[in-house]
Amino acid sequence: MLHSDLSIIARGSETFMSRCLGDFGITAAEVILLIYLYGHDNSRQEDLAEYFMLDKGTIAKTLQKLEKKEIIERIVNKEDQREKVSCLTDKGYALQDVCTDLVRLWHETMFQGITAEEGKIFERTVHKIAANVTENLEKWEHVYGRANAS
Amino acid sequence: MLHSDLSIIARGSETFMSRCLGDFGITAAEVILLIYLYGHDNSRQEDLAEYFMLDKGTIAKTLQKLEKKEIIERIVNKEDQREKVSCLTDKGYALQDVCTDLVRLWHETMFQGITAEEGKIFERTVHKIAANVTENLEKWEHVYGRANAS
DNA sequence: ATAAATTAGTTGTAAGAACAACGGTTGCCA
DNA sequence: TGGCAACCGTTGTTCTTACAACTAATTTAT
Repeated sequence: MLHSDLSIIARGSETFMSRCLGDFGITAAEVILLIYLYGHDNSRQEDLAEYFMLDKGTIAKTLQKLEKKEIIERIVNKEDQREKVSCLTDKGYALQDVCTDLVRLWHETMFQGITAEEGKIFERTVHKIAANVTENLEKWEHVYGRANAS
Repeated sequence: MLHSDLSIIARGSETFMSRCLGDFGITAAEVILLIYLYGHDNSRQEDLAEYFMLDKGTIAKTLQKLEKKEIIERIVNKEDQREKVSCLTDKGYALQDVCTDLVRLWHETMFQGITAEEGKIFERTVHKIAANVTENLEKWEHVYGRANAS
């Protein structure tokens, strides 16, 4: 069944990260943001939330944990004091090799016995579907709002 | 990025179900088990856990909630008193049309602008990847066990 | 220029899930 | 037959997340 397969893959990724990271003092949710920051240092929380389609509260809490562990710093933007940007510390950069290695290992795990061609098509389709889901999220919000108003 | 796309789809499905089901008194996690039971009434909890690759404790708690709502009954197997099978009640069957409709709607949402051919290939690849993940879960457990033992 | 609306981030609450320790059954086997 | 291992389900804890209500800062409109 499609739903359970997708769910198994998504949860499997979390379990994989969680088990492999046990010794490094960071969790699965944290490492996902961390890896993004390696390519997009100084991101705003709102932008992180939009990229991952995660609730902004969820982003806030995960970044707080990374800050407490001194893996990132969060700095208020002087030009717009509503904003905070997250910056990697030396301790954060020290984890980069471990994190990218884990991502590589996870991809190898997923794509065992799958041709490069098949993988390419898969990634493209996944991206299209994620876009469909993202667009429609707003429609469900409207449904939800109406149900609440009545 | 592949990881975030898969995560967006999986979480999107949960959000979709949750928002649409608000009025029916059942939650996203519950409806997934419910739909499976329509095709596999009288399932053992262990079998549900294996099918969905969910922790048996998670299955136990979700079934308890469905039982409390009188959507299923859980009956101890007289031949093996360790086992409980979950059976749909009339109230459970009354929700079948709503549930299957929601699944259809979700599939339509995901596959907008995606050809039948592309969808078939996608589902096949997702299934292969889920199988890869499932197989490798055991390996990570061993890694985990060794790390703990040392 | 001030009031209203929008935007960014925070926090409390609740659902979903993994993990680990536990208790009762059953099966095995010595 | 008696003990031990394997199996099935339960429960407490923790992590991840969505949602909603909130504060503070900025922008827009009158």
